[in-house]
Amino acid sequence: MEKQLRMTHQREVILSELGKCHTHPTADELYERVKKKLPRISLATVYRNLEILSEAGLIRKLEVSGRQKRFDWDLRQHDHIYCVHCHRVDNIDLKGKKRLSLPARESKGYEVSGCRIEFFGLCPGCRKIQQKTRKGEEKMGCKTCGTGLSDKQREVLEALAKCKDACGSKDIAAATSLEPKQVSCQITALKKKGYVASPARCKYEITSEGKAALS
Amino acid sequence: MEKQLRMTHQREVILSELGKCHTHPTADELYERVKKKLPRISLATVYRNLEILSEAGLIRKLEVSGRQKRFDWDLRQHDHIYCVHCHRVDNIDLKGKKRLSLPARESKGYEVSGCRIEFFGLCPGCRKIQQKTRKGEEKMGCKTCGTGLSDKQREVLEALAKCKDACGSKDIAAATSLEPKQVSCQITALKKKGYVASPARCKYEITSEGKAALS
DNA sequence: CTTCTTGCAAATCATTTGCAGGCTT
DNA sequence: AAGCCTGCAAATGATTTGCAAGAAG
Repeated sequence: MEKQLRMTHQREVILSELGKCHTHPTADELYERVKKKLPRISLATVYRNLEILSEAGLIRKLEVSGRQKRFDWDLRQHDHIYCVHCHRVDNIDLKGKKRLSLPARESKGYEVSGCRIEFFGLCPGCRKIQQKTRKGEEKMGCKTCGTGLSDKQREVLEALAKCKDACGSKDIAAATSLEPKQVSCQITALKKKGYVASPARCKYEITSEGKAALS
Repeated sequence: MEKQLRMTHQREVILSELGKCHTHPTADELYERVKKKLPRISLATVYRNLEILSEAGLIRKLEVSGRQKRFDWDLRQHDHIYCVHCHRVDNIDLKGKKRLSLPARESKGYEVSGCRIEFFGLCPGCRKIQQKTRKGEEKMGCKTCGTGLSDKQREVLEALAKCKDACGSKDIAAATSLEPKQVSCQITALKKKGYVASPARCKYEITSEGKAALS
């Protein structure tokens, strides 16, 4: 039933190269390294062996952000930090903190077998690059996510703040530089954020949160 | 500079269908739902709009386990639980617990912008299935991962325990039912676990951890 | 001579892109 | 007309698979 694994030369080299990497390489990063020792090896062999070795428990296949899977020689339970710019992955040690656990009543009926924790942000290298390119530009930060406001959203919201009663998108368009059609997308975003309410079909008014967001 | 978004019919339907889902659908799950309302829509349009809407901050693209990306109408910060069997994703509320933070000195030079927490395990549906298929079978549990021992590993380790001095894989093979080549793979696994040491090339001996693991 | 592996090529899966035509200002 | 959007088909990137041949027991 259980399949007999052979420690072939290819397998040994893949394993030892992975052991030397502290970078959680993707399959083809590892392939490039292994190819230097075994020029005739094929990418498929690398994929196949990474799969087999991780199933045998000799290495670990990581579920991390990004499109490619990554592999880790270190079997111990540990966490990662991911660079959203260059996709590099480093280890993170949460020494002091105790790991989260999930009591059964909060687990939605799941049988929980573990927890992945992944921080993300910009790695040291990418921070430097960003600092250069941002020089002189306005500070980034997402204008549409979370509680922030884009310029157009702010314009719409300000127009609404001036209305006594709920008004339609045409009224808003008239009070701003925007077309009615263009307004509707902004309204949708503002409604999601809770800054705008719709007391009646096609009628909109600013909420108290909306007023707070303007100031 | 900033592109003008229009709230087209397709876009509205995609958004509203996503709002009705509490299942964090993949692009093509959503495509299947949307197609019922707009039979002529194409998968590319769904992908394009999910990308655009998430960039505009109206929805959220999730980085979760599994090969396909998933999308979430709920913009609030929250965590997920992932079924390793059917790939379903549910929300998890970590109410009591305060979220982890990462002090700069532990962040490996990264500029940290956030943290993803993902529990994983078996969802209620898959638990039932597993219980059925496991009935009568031996308890699962990974034999090669972590600190556990497979039958072959145990056999090798027991053979080593009986040796006074370090011995080669041929000696081990002779003392067990295994061939020398087959032994080498088990040795590699045992070395990784710290149960076996190699005081000289091709010579192996059991460690104190190895002895502990046998009992 | 059976079992496990390999390299190569072709297939697959999720996602993205080019393009010609469409709809709205 | 200008700008954004669509459907379709073809391209892409990551990974997997079929297969004939090779190596090992």
